[in-house]
Amino acid sequence: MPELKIQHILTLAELFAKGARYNFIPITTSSLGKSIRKSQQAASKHLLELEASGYIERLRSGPKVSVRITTRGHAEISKIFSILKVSLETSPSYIEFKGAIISGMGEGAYYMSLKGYAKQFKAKLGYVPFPGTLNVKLKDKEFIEAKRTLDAYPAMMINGFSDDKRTYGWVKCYPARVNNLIDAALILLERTHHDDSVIELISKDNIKKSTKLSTGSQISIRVPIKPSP
Amino acid sequence: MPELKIQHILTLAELFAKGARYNFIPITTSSLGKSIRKSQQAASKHLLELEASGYIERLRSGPKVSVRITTRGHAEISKIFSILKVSLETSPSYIEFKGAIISGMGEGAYYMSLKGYAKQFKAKLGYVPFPGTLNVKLKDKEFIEAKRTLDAYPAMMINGFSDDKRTYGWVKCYPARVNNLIDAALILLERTHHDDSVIELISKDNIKKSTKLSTGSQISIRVPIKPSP
DNA sequence: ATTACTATCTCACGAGTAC
DNA sequence: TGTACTCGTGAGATAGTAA
Repeated sequence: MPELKIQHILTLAELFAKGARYNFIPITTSSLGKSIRKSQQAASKHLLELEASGYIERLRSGPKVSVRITTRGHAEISKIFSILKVSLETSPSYIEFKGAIISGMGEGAYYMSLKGYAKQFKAKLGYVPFPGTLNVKLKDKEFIEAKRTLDAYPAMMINGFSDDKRTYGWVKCYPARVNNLIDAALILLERTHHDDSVIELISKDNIKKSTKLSTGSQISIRVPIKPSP
Repeated sequence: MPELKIQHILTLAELFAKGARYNFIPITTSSLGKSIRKSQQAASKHLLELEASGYIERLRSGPKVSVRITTRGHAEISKIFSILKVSLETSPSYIEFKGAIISGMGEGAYYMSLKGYAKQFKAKLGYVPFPGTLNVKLKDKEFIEAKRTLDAYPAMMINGFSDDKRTYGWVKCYPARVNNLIDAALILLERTHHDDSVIELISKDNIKKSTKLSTGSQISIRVPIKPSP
């Protein structure tokens, strides 16, 4: 009982598409070859091998040949199909960051509680964040790369503003979950004093308190991603 | 822009299953090799080629290597997936017979209107069939083969019986549609005077009349099949 | 026109091994 | 441990051609 050869998948799928599951469908090796973008000879060989393995049956009526897929053939391609289905469907659709909490509640807290930001947070996030950002030092290179990737995804924009002293940059806001437990928002700032390896989080309440974590603790942050069509 | 090689499908699916769509996942070529039932070298080559084609990205952090699937990689495997999906889902699930109406309303009519049969038809089909069977001479070898295939599928059984003169065989009954228009039933008899190339149909009303067809007309009969799990 | 043989070529894979 | 090179083998594809 040989397994379905990987290169026969498209051939079998093509026969399926032509309706050959329950009925004998007339087909020539050259037309089949064109459909699978291979030569007539390759199509011929595919049919011979699929027949030898019991995945299809053929019937000659004089010059014409008809093909039908067997139950075994159906089972084999269904198997491949569900492997792909499971792979694609169970794939988590979030970007995850891992790192350690670092101190730095001071400065971020000041900016985030400015009226110009707070008003927008209330309007767009639905709450005024706890006055203070949670800063996380990313653990590995791949999380820094993930941050760049995230930057390319559409975000909720908090606009910059200015008072008579200075101007304040925009803030990109991504809904996130801390330790798969606490709802928060990962924020990317137009102007930050941190380097690439630090991310900042805001939340309704004090994250350190609600997670009972402190400076140095390892945490996970997940930002959900809508899978593209 | 090279197309995804067919033998890379399972490798890419495996990476997907490991969650490598949005996050860099640490992986070794030997473990990947085991997962795809190929050698470490083959896995290494797959990754190199997938990377060269822009379907995955790799990141080295010292000795460790992490892999992430790109949007392009996602698109490619989705393409393959939908080809299979469409092939499997649009596949019609009926066995079709084509042939010409032949005369022979006499004998079948007699048997089918016997009380022993008629009572069961009423109970199991919901109606007493028009007294007379429609006989169809199958056009090609594949339809005769299809008849054998149909015989292997479960059917509604009309039991045989006997009176004081003789015994009458069982009848297997398959719901069918004539010319995708009229509901009928294809019947397989334990004892028939026809050869393999003829099928018989019964219906509530006179099929010839309701289809406005006559002896010699080509017709199509479709018997729906439940796709196996 | 078909299908499928033989010969040839390419390339996928695995063994061995360098790093 | 890792990855990825070279090289040999054989499977898969095509060209040419027979039936």
